[in-house]
Amino acid sequence: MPPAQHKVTTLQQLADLAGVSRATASRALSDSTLISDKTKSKLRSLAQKHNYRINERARDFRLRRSRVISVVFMLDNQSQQHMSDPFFLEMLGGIADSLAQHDYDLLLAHAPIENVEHLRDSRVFRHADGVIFIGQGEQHERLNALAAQGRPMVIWGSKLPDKRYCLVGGENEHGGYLAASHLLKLGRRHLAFCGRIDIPEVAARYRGYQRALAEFGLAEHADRVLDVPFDMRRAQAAFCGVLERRVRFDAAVCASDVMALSAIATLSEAGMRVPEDIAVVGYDDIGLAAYSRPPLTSVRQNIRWAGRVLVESVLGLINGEQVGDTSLASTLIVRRSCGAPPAPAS
Amino acid sequence: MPPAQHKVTTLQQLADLAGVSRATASRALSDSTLISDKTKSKLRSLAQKHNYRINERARDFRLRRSRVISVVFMLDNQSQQHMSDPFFLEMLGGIADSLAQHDYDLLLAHAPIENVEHLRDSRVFRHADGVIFIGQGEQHERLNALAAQGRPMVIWGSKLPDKRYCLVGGENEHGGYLAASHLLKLGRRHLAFCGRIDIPEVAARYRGYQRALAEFGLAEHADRVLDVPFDMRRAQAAFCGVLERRVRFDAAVCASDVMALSAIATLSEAGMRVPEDIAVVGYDDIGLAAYSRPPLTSVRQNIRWAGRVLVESVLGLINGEQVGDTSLASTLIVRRSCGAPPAPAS
DNA sequence: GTTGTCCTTTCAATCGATTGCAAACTGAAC
DNA sequence: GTTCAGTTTGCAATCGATTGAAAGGACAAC
Repeated sequence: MPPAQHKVTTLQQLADLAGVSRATASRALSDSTLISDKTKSKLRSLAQKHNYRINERARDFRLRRSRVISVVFMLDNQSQQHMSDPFFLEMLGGIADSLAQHDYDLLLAHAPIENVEHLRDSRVFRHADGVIFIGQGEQHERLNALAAQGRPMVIWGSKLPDKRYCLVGGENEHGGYLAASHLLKLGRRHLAFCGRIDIPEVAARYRGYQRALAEFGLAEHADRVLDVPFDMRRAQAAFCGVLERRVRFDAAVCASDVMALSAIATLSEAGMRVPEDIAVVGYDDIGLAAYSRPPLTSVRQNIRWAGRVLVESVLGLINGEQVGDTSLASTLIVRRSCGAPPAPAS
Repeated sequence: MPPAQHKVTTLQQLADLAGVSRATASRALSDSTLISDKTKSKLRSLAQKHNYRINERARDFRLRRSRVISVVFMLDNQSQQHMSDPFFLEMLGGIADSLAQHDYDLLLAHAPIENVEHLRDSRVFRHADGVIFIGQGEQHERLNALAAQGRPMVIWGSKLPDKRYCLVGGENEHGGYLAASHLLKLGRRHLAFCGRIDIPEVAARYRGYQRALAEFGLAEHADRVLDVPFDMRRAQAAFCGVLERRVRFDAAVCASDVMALSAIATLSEAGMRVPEDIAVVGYDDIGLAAYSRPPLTSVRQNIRWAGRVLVESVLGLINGEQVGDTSLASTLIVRRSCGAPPAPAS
């Protein structure tokens, strides 16, 4: 018997080949109990032989689903810039891997979001079964409103009092505390904080930072809080400003590694020694943190695991399950930028 | 008249509301010349009023397209690691922006690819109208085979003699030449090259590097070629190895900034001064390059523009146009890691 | 009143699957 | 040979749109 002259592309063709109806073919391939084993194996081997692959888009259309999850990065309006933060890429990779394991596709939404509500009717929602937001930005209320409409969505961020969406986040308060108290334990007394407090995650880190200061009986110092979004250039500008104003500080806690690296460069450029004059701690422990000069001390979050939890949460919501919030541990990775002793030779 | 009790979600409902057939409604909304202006405006205002949005997935299904482009990162088998290279994120951002402008979605395929041919029947192809590959990896022949099957696909990479796919790439040979000749002009004579020559783009950079050496009448030195994939850890190991073997070199051209930053850290750790003892040049000019200590000299490619060209090329192929290859300029950004004088105060 | 032309609208098939319900078949018991 | 229960398969509607071909309507010319 010659192989099929024309490629078998539809279920109907396969059914004709087997001498059964389309319905039977459909059920056989999806292993329905309605179909006898004999028929099932006949159809399966035919499918194999003719290299038939089901048209998933047609099936998804019929089943009114897409098997697509959108991932939205909440960039602040001005700087799309910080999209280049390696943190995002690690997060994206973790999410992509987990989605692939569940046979879902990842749709990347990267346009800067002025107003999340515009998303409601956008492709981001229409083409996807669920949405993962990375960061809350300053759109907490709007996220609440979106979630209220019942769309499956999960947010990576920090817990806010009146939130009504499903949240996955790091222990930001604890992380901030770890960073600051480490510096304090090393004898630093004039800490600065760099990050935009309007962003909930950063706010939480700042609260941890404050708690550490309080434990050491230190007052905070408005001068030493640098309101900077996640952006290298603006971190640089902020540190230049602080130096110009001759604000006294001997250590800095930064809300991201990218800002910390920028800070280290800026401070060195200005003649400061890091960590001798000014110690710096970052956040995220991106790959490059270990390879900066000096190696960057940082608060690590398990980003790949975070990606997995985000995915499983949103899929849970899609399946109508009750899904609670998740908090992922943060740990301090001590390297020399904060004045720690050099690591033992590796 | 009360607003519609039930939300208008299908074209049929809208047509009923207007008292016309579904066909007329479809044509009216797509501005067909077959429909009178009166009918068009009636339907348009009704659609507006009831907030009807066409179901794009149904339309795409009917039209047998998806308006999705897959982006595949050609990671090498062992290290998914280097997915965290900021270069990728910038590329991804550029592609995402361009696709959004053309009303296409971006599907991210990130699983490591052992064999590109496995992709043929995978969701990467089935769910997308076209594919953009970032890097050729070591799969040139297989990419050729895929392209031969007539799928719209574009590769970011380097031109190979027998390639039959559509290619967009940087001037890698020229970039390698720029990097090496700059170091040579500064008086360095013992250059090393760090990168995996099996990767076509790196090979081209290496050819440029060789050409520069030749122009200065210098022989290449097998000892000083470090075969390292895009990976920080392995770059570190390679430089440690070279130092241990006491290979003499006073400058290094690296195939990526991430590797260069890793090299600088490793060399400093070993007591070398950068750039005094060993000058380093990177590739890509990632954001962090300017903020390393010392600031990293690098070869810049306009990644965002590259993203745009990739998108327009693949969309061109989808529309059946003839699409040629594109080459994007490379320029050297001189900073202090190669021993250049400090930049004027900014 | 016909006929013909032109402009507009509708009919119905189609894309490739899933699934409730009805129909057909099988085999055993009476 | 019926009848009935249980198993297997088929019919046809459905998801929400597009589009070629045919039909309908308006109007002018004869």
